[in-house]
Amino acid sequence: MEPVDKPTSVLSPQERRQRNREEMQGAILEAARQVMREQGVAALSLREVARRVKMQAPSLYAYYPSKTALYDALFLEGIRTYVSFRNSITAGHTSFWDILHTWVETYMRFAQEHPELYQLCFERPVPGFVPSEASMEASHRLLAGSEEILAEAIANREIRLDLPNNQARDLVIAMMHGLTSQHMANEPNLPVGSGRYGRLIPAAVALFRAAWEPGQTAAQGPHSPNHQDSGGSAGKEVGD
Amino acid sequence: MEPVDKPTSVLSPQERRQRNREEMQGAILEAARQVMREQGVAALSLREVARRVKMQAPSLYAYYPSKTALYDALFLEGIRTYVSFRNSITAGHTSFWDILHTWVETYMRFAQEHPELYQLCFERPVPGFVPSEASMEASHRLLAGSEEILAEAIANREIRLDLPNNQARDLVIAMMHGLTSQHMANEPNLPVGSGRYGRLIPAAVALFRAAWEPGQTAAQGPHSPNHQDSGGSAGKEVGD
DNA sequence: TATATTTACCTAACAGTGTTAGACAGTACT
DNA sequence: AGTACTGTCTAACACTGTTAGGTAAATATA
Repeated sequence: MEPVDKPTSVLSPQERRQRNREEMQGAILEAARQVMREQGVAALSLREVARRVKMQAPSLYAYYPSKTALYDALFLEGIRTYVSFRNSITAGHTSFWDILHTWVETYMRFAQEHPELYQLCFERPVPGFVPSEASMEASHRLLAGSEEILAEAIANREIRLDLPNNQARDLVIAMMHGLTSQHMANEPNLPVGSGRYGRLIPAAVALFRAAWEPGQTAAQGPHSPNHQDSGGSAGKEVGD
Repeated sequence: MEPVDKPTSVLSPQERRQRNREEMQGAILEAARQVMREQGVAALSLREVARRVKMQAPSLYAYYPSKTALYDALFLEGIRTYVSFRNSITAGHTSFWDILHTWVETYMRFAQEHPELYQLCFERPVPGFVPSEASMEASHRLLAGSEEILAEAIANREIRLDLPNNQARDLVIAMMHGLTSQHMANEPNLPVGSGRYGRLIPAAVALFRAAWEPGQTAAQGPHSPNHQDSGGSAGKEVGD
């Protein structure tokens, strides 16, 4: 009465192998994130990771060829996670200032909910670690998206800049990162919106608004503002 | 006919000892800074330091009781060095905007000229390291000075803030740190004033100026949107 | 001056790290 | 059945911060 055919719905050996491999890789990544969260990003220990996935340390090398490679996989996971955070920014908002507010808030929330990924991706805590080409490319795609938000706002006449788009974007990024970095360094456990730096998001938005909202007469900097350099700022070119 | 008395101008044994001790401590600090600059702040190795001062590693423990203590001494040296940078800011400037410009520029220059001290003091690169009470106190005195600059500018009616002094100060710090942090992460070798983030200092100053200079009708924060100028065409109320 | 103490260094060792080499069982393919 | 491959292991190397204990010289004391 048993089915005579081998049920083809069950996985083939190769598929089983690949699935096991992926599960193991995932488990290693998860364990590594735990360790980083507990002991600090730069204090990640392969032997500790191995202990948690119930292996000996050298066995990890079957999945990641070096500690740097593991960091790189984590970097990529961080970028991907942040992208999913950032994709929810524009949803439901119409005003540029709403979006800017949410943008900064989301960045800080990402840092707070995934401090180990934030540090790995946006600070530089690991001495020897430099992300691979592939990972950097993912990171650059991220930047490109940021400029689009600004470009759209300009197209909608919501803001009027006295400097190139990419510079405006970098100014926003600097403020966003500065606030978040200080928040995480000083009061990493306080929720977004509270704490010495966490509460400054509205004030930061107001600052940009005062300078960029049309109808305001924007003051110039003390030194001649060079807003005609770096041609082709509105294009897709991002890093220089 | 030589002087019978031991010439008292030469150092006493105790003085000699103390001088040697201090010289040794200084040499260790200097070697440690070199190593940090070459290999990264978190990659500091006591054995490498010992090698450079021509000692065995355990001998360092006669001068600093632990690696953390060495980090702490370096932290203090960093704060002191930065203070001497910052004390030169106000010299020769009268306008608040000049001062603000120099302030940011000096912060970035400090980071560039002493990257190892900058990272140790203003980023958080060493997993287990927390500065001692005494060092933190020096660090706090630093902050207090920053607020004075703002308070003076307000007293002189040079700026008009729509938020408390300390919050304004933190906003400036966030921008300053954000710019510098990005500059150091991306183009640490480019001089201050150039590079993707390094050149944004005037733009950043202009941003604050547009918002805080009296005579400008500054937009208010999202919580009290009572900006009564320039019809609310695009500027919908930025609620939270 | 002779003795005792303190100082400044040393070597040896422990437990931890990332990483490589080589072995061995079990699975899969021919 | 025999061969190749996979996944995991142990042993080992060179490195790390740190502790314990020893030794020779410099200093202080009698």
